[in-house]
Amino acid sequence: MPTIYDVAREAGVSAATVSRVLNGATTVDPAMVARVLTAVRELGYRPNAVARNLRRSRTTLWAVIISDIGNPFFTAMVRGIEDVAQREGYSVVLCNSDEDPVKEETYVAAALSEQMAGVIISSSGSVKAAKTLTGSPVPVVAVDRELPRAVVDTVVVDNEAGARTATEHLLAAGYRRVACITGPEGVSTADLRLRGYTEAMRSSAPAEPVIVRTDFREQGGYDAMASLLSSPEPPDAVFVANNLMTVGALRCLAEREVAVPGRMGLVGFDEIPWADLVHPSLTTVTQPTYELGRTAARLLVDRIATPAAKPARIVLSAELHPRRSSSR
Amino acid sequence: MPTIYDVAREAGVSAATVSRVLNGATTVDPAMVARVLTAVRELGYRPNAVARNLRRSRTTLWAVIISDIGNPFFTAMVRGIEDVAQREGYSVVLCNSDEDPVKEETYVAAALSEQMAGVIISSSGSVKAAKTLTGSPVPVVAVDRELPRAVVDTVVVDNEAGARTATEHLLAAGYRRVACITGPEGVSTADLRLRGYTEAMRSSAPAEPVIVRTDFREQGGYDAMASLLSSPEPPDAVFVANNLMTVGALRCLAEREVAVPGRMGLVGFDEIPWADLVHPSLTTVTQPTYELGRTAARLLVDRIATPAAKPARIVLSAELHPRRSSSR
DNA sequence: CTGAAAGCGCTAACAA
DNA sequence: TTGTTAGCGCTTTCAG
Repeated sequence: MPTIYDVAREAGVSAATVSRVLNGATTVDPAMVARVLTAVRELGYRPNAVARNLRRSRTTLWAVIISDIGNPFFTAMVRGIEDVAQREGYSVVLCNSDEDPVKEETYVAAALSEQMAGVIISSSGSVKAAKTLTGSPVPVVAVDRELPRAVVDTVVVDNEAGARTATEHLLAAGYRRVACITGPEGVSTADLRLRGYTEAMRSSAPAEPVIVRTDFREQGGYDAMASLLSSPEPPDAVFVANNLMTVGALRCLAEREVAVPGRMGLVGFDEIPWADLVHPSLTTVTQPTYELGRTAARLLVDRIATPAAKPARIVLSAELHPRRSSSR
Repeated sequence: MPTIYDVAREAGVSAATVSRVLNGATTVDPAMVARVLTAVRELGYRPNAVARNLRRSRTTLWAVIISDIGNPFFTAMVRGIEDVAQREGYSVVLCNSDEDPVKEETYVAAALSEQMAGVIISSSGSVKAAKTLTGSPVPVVAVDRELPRAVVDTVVVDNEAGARTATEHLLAAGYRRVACITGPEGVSTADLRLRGYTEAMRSSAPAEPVIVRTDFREQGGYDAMASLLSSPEPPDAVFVANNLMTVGALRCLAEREVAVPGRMGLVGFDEIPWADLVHPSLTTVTQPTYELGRTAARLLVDRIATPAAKPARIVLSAELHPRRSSSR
């Protein structure tokens, strides 16, 4: 691979001039610019970004740490991040922590080592990872999930309100024994959606809350629904706190031929791809997913520009989309 | 941020010794190892990977260039890649070209500039990007889609056979006017799946092939199906060459209340998440998606180890999963 | 087993 | 406007 010195020699100028040309300095003689560009083309020169990053002591990479790359919610969010990143000249390194705090810590360490320009994280709950981030000078934005015990730029949806609305919707439809399947303790979305459910139940429900905690995966939702069905007094409706678990729950009901919405009402949080094409179509609490990502990215851009600014906190709203699965 | 010299001073040793300790050299006095590790902890030292990469003139990053991060097929494949990468000590930089050759070229250029250790690419068809890659010393593996006009390590499924099987399946079920919706010209999966369809039609079909080309997106499938439906003699079945387009086609049929499989049979290539839960359940040609990624990653590991080896070509097989949408 | 010193490729003061 | 020079932080010979 040719270096900047090879180009300089070929063009008969100094390395500094080549650097200037390549970085768009306006203070270069047009004749030299032409010579340099010719040399670059002839040698097939490609600047070494590693060297540049070291010299400038900054990179143009963002680490985006999400907890499940297989979840369309996260990929949609990443698209929002990417679009902003690209426009601002950054590249996105996507890190999939797989809901594993240890993997999350590893990725955080790598992001710092690699001198990433910023980190956008949807925490899988590791306090250690959060501490490492806040203890470093790297700009951080929490998205979708709060960063545990940390005050950083944050963009989330109003999980509590969304969950409350979903639960009230089921109660209003005439369901009485409404249960909740939610995610792991310590993950803010799991906890807040559970809280929204509990509030709705406390204030107006004819039955006690029934709660099952599991992971945020499809299999988790399946298992949770199975255990609810085998309980002495099964619920007649379930609010499920994320998309993949909702699909798992639906699959469980389909296999056991439990009529939805007849014998069991179902509402899920998060949009589900082709929720309208599954049978029955799924009532969901939809988030502005792409917007979530875009907003987070913008906060990161701002944070990089003004590191000392007061951390922002943006709450977007979630919206109920009633479909068949909850209409008694 | 403390540097290796700060640690050296704190521990009363040289920077070289710190480096040795941190890189696991066995030729260091245990007493010094202890002093160094203490100093590292006290200062919260974190090695600067950019400097290390420059010095070693290599990185531990892989660029994985895919054409649609919103397509669950690709994310499943990426998981396979990631799992191998992580085990081998690499991190994955996911690049989403969005089926845009220009974006693809940009990412390829970035991967080379950043001195990535390797590239795994599912080409969106850019010959220029392919040329740039093969003209550089970076190890490259093509996955899912061939790299145009290039001989590199490749892992694909048998697209032609899969498409032929799918088409024959529709014909055997009694459909007669079978059409095909496929992707952009120049993308190997689009072209090969089309060829498989055409072969099946030529050899045994009672009607002429009908072909619609569009992009590989959901909307493309929707539009293609709409145009087929409005033609003078609409088909009675369609083979759709990828998952998202299949969903789009199904949505179009659902909106227009065309009975599937009664008035229209449907088979899609690629697995579709919860294909069994949509209505009607979708017949698909399923690929070993995760395996595809894992295999590609292994090829890359081998290629990095022995750059001069003869390029490998691995063809996995795709399998028909008959469900409701094709059963007349 | 340890340290001194060179240099990876680039950019940014500073001189000219 | 251009060139010279000094590092960015690390690893790796080469001496000792």
